[in-house]
Amino acid sequence: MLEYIIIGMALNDPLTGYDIKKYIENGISVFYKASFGSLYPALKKLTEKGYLTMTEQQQGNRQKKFYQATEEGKIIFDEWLALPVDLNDTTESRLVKIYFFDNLSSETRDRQLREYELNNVNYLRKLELLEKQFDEMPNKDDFYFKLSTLYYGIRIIQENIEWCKHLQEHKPLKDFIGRKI
Amino acid sequence: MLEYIIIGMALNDPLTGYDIKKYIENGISVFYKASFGSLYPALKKLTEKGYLTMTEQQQGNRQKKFYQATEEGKIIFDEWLALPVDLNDTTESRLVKIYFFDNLSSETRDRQLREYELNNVNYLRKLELLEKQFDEMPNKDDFYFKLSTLYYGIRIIQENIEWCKHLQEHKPLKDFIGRKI
DNA sequence: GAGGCCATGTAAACTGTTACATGATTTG
DNA sequence: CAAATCATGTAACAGTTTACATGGCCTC
Repeated sequence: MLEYIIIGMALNDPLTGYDIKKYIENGISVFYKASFGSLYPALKKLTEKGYLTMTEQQQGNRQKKFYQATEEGKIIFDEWLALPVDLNDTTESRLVKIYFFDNLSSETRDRQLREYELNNVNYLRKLELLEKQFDEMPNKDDFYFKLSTLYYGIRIIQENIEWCKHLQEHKPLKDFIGRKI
Repeated sequence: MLEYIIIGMALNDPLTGYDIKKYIENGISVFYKASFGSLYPALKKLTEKGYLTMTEQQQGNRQKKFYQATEEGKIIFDEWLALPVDLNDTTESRLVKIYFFDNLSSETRDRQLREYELNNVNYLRKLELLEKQFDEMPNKDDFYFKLSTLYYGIRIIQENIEWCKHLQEHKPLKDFIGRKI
């Protein structure tokens, strides 16, 4: 995950590891946190693999390393981006991919969103089936909180579907929040 | 995380590793997946630490190992359960903890839910501030999808708050879903 | 000149996955 | 009797965090 995030951040301008950390913090810190301990080794690895170029630059008494995505880096980034958003991944890693959807062609993006919506609809059906099973049980109150996580899940999947529709129609984002009754 | 889940599952009846896997699948597979490769070593480790007891039993030609939480195991499980639900954790691991909330005393549970709600409210304020900043920028359409993740986040936090209120009032779970306009 | 930010990195530990390996029991 | 499920485990690898270590630059 982190490797793709790094390439995605260094797609255009050459950036230092420290810059990339900043970009991650300002852009996706809500759902993804990167530590230097994982960032710097990843930069080294990606450069060795040929997905990033590194150019050193002296600034005063300080040696900085600037990284930028190579053509190959862009290719594997695009491949990753075009891979379906997997409902088995955590909410957070799914959001990471959608964060980069501006980079996608509108055709691929629409395909992705349609597929994600469909997967959510199918998953919702599965959860609703589960709900029906539990609903028939007696002494439901003994596991009210256990059950509550299922209902939370259903609610979130419903939200996902609404969100997908919203994004496909390119509706104003403000309309997605604050529509409480 | 897995260690607490295991203890939480083996709180009452003695269970085999295989049983625990089943419990995890039937109860929390929606947001947590455990593999045997992590489960069995964890059982061994927890037994060594004294949080589980293991009793072997011959059944036909098969040697089964039954695990059950010790008093010490129950204590550290309760400690973990009483620790605040951390918004920095993934959605999924937060749900794991709430799944076990039936085990909590109603006082601790209410404290937990109140605190979680408050943290969500504060977090919502932070995100709304962020939203305001981005809203003032020109060419917002160039990062429509980047921004969409922020709006998704706000929406989910709003849902979290609704959910917390719902659970505190012990309202019927069915009322939490299907309240679309 | 002290404190905070800029900048790069390493080492140990932790947590987990995937694939492999083995064999018993049950059910169609 | 074959296939599915029950049952337990190991080994290699992957990805990450936390803590440590070092030093330059900037601003009050």
